[in-house]
Amino acid sequence: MPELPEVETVKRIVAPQIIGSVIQKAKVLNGKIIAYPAAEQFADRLSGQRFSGLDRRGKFLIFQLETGDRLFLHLRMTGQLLVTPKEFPSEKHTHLVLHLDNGTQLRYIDVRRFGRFWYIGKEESESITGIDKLGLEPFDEQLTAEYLKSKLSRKKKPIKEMLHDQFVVAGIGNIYSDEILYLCGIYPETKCTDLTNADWEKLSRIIPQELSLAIKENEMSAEEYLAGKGKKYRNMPFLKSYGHKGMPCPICGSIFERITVGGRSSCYCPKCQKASH
DNA sequence: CTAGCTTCCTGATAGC
DNA sequence: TGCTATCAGGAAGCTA
Repeated sequence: MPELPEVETVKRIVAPQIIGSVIQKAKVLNGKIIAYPAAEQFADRLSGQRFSGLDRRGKFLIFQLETGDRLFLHLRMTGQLLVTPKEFPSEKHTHLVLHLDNGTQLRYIDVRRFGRFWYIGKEESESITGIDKLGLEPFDEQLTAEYLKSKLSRKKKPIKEMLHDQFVVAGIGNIYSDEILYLCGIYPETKCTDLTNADWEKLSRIIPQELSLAIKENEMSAEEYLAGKGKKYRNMPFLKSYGHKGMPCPICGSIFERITVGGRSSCYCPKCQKASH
């Protein structure tokens, strides 16, 4: 559920609250969410480290540590990251707590436990995380119609599915693929081989436009974020198509329909997003 | 190489 | 009211 804009929101809210502080103690409450190394070493290696930065790549968060080591996190479906006061009530499904020297705690909460942490030492390869295989950031100037065509135009799969391919463009999930295709007027099941030059052009323009709009719409203070317990960083009201089955299209008034594409539910406007070819 | 299926998990909701 | 079935969907792993 957190896709690129939501991960960016988490980054922007958490970064100023943790950068410069030292992890006094790392408590792994559920080793399942630690992908690398083993949970015990993970906690040992984190203890005493100072945060020097926080970056995002695709849907990954990358905590930079002063020693050059890095902590990678992928929230997957239901991961939440909170900076809380010491005494803040503990959420169910809290799996990792980092006690910081500024008196706060960095907590990881994840109902479905799909999220994963990796601790990668300075001399170790980040390929353990798979992050090195990611495609372009949506805001990369190399993301052009030509780039998308070169990667996708020979694929027979529906464009909706390919927008989820993190090795082409990193950061798009089911919510924003619906939004992007709606704004482009492209029917989600359209095979990549059937897309026109105009379609690729629109996609290359709308992808960065929609994701940066979403980042803007998601903007909130650290207080608001904590009050919503990190769950409400996804501000649904600005979405135009995702989850709008049975509701009228804001452009033409037709009723949004729902189909399944590649195992993912997809909402689309039957008039604005005609099966074009 | 790819297509298609399953797995991981819990909670919300739909249907009976 | 209370039960069971289905759905939510990111990404990897598996088979054919």
